[in-house]
Amino acid sequence: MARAATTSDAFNAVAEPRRRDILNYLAMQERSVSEIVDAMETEQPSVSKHLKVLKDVGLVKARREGRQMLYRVNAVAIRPLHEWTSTFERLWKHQLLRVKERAEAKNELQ
Amino acid sequence: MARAATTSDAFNAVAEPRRRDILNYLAMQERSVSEIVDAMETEQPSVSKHLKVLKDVGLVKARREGRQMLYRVNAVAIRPLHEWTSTFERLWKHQLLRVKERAEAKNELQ
DNA sequence: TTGACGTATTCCCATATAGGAATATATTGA
DNA sequence: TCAATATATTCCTATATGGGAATACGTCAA
Repeated sequence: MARAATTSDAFNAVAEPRRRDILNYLAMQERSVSEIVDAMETEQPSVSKHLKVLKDVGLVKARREGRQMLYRVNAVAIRPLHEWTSTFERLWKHQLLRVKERAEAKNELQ
Repeated sequence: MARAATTSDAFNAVAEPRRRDILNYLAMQERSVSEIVDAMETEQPSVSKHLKVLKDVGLVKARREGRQMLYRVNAVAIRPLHEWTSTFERLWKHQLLRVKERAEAKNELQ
């Protein structure tokens, strides 16, 4: 078996750095493909392919306006990722607290 | 160019569902490889390979105890994912609010 | 030292990219 | 209808899987 398709879910889709770049850019506001191409350092076909992956997993929505296609983030699709990472929040806070405690204990010895 | 290596960063590492399963399981407590194998429905070599990927990107730490290797989550490595998703939180809250408003407006018409 | 247990690694293969190049499709204005 | 603009798709290739099977490695008990 090979690796899961990039379109299998949002986790796979955002694994690609350029797709995260696109989402970051669209977080500001809706943009046309050519605006995205100008903002990224990527060829237009490549951007269109990334947009297709993002659209397939529901991370972006698109609408046509004349000759242009305007893409926007569908933020609720990012929520599952946020919630999954949140289940570890307690753990890293605990971890960071212990680091801090060790640092303070070390200071008191001086 | 092919897809980025699963070991290139935490985003790529957690794209694989089985690796998220392993992290979820380890969130409870430190576990040996055979405990993980029993908990998952996966062959031992497969689990070991997933653990290697997780270890390479720093998502887990391991220590030997006799013949066993005990793995635990390194939660701080998940934090960057949490922070990236957080940048979209404002957007999906706004989105959900509008959904709610539309539903209420619809109710008032009845 | 040897055998057994627990884990890691290697080899194999089917599969899915991501980017580059070329081309197709859709829409508009003249 | 035709040319120009904006985007999408197809074809190609090098590369990196994930799982199965087999095997190697590390540690302990006798």
